[in-house]
Amino acid sequence: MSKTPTDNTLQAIISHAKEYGFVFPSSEIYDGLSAVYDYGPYGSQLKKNIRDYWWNSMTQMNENIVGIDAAIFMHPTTWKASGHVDSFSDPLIDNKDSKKRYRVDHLIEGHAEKLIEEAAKAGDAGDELRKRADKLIADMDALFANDDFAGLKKIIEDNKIHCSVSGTGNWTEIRQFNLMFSTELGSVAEEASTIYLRPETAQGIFVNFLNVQKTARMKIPFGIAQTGKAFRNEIVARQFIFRMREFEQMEMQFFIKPGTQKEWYEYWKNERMNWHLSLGIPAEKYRYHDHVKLAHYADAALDIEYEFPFGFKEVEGIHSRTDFDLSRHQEFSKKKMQYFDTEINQHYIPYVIETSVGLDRLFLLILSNSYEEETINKEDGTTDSRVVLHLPAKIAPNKLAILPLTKKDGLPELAKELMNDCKKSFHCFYEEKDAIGKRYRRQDAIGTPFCVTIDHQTKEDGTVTIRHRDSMGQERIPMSQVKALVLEAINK
RNA sequence: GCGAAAGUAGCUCAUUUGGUAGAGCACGACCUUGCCAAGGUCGGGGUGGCCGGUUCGAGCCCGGUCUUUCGCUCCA
Repeated sequence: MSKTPTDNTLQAIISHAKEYGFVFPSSEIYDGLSAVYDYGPYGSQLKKNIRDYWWNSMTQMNENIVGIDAAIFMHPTTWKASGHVDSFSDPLIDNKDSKKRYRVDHLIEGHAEKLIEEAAKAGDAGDELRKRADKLIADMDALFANDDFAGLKKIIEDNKIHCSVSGTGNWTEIRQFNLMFSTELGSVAEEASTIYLRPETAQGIFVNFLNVQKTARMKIPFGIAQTGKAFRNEIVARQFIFRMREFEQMEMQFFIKPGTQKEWYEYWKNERMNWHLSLGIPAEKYRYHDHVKLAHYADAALDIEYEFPFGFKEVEGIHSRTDFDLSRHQEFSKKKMQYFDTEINQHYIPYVIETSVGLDRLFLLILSNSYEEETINKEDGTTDSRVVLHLPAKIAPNKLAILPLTKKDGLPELAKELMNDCKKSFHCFYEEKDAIGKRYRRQDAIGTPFCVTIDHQTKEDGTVTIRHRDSMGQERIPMSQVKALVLEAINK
């Protein structure tokens, strides 16, 4: 079986990420752990730079957005209020013949809808069918409330609900997949002490809404930003670091006056896309995907999708969450989650627009977009190749490589002088081993935007050669101007 | 979770019917060199993913298992 080009691209990126210290399989000496990955020296730095760029674009560039860092552990009631305990654990059933998997509630509801359709055709005689459909739904809800899986399976069998693909009623047992990881707080494993690893970071923002609003003296509209780990026990976690069980989110919840959600939804939709484009990613690699079927908390939702080597996939979600979360926390905690608006002299529970990016997905996006196996036509007519990461200068792990042409004649001393000056301002890399061309290629492979070569002429007139990663072009500039040139490129 | 393919050195891969593993690149030392993956010498690195079976003998055959990729499914 031949591989498609896209297979090769993702494979090449995975190999490159491992070989150059960006991403390793977790616990690799023990054969790895499914869908868990570790970030290496350059990977962790790149990830941090992406996170910092996002954080600054939120909290530094907007006077009305502040940050928090909430704990991963939260009071168990948080997840009852958010709806995660109920809707994050869907019982599933498989058809043994077609191998298709269904959510049990979808399967039974689908059958009920079919009964109602038949009832409509049958006219007056359809009353019986309508009653059956209603009873079916009522029975299902009752069984769900008691977690009675055996009873649910009996419903499926009694009603002769069949798989739409195989047409058979040959079902497996119903199984529950709880997508939240749980553990015990305290040394005694009692029911009451069960807590969850957060499946999203957003709730840490909602429960702190009043703390933040009061202490930072925020006035609506304002936002709270947070980055941090979240955990989901995905049934299927795949495609490298795209879907992991432990992942990092960068979320900003923007609190607004009820009734203004449409305009703020549009505002953040554009704002966030512009942010992505500011990383130099071509616009045609992005698209919006509007949600038709909305989550329980949203009145509008869309994904920003990027064309990965394996197709268009979600990178960021923008949700109009209404006052669902704050209302639910008010209900469950019995604490008022209201804001007093001095402009209209009224209390209200704010509405929320959420922007939520997967940091690991963004990392993969940037790696995919930057990775190039380039063929170079040399002056003598022969061709050469290089692997280069066209990382934006502002997020590249190394900003500048300082390379003395030889390791003698006092060139290393001059190079280290420059190194000591520049490393206070940004990440530099120093190397005197191997031929200069080889050192250039190594820096290309990890995406270093600039290389500076110290040669014999430097000793005479204080100039150096600066080499640009993408064009491979070189120019001669005074050594004293190197730092300013790199800083300008980073801050652009 | 189902189906398909794969797993040999850090990376990319050889080893064609079973006979105790090689190359290129990478890595370390030294010599020569000095502006786009230079040359030479020497060296380190693999219980062939793991476990078991068949066999006098298994990287190769068989079973199981783990991991990865692809398709389906799932992704509030």
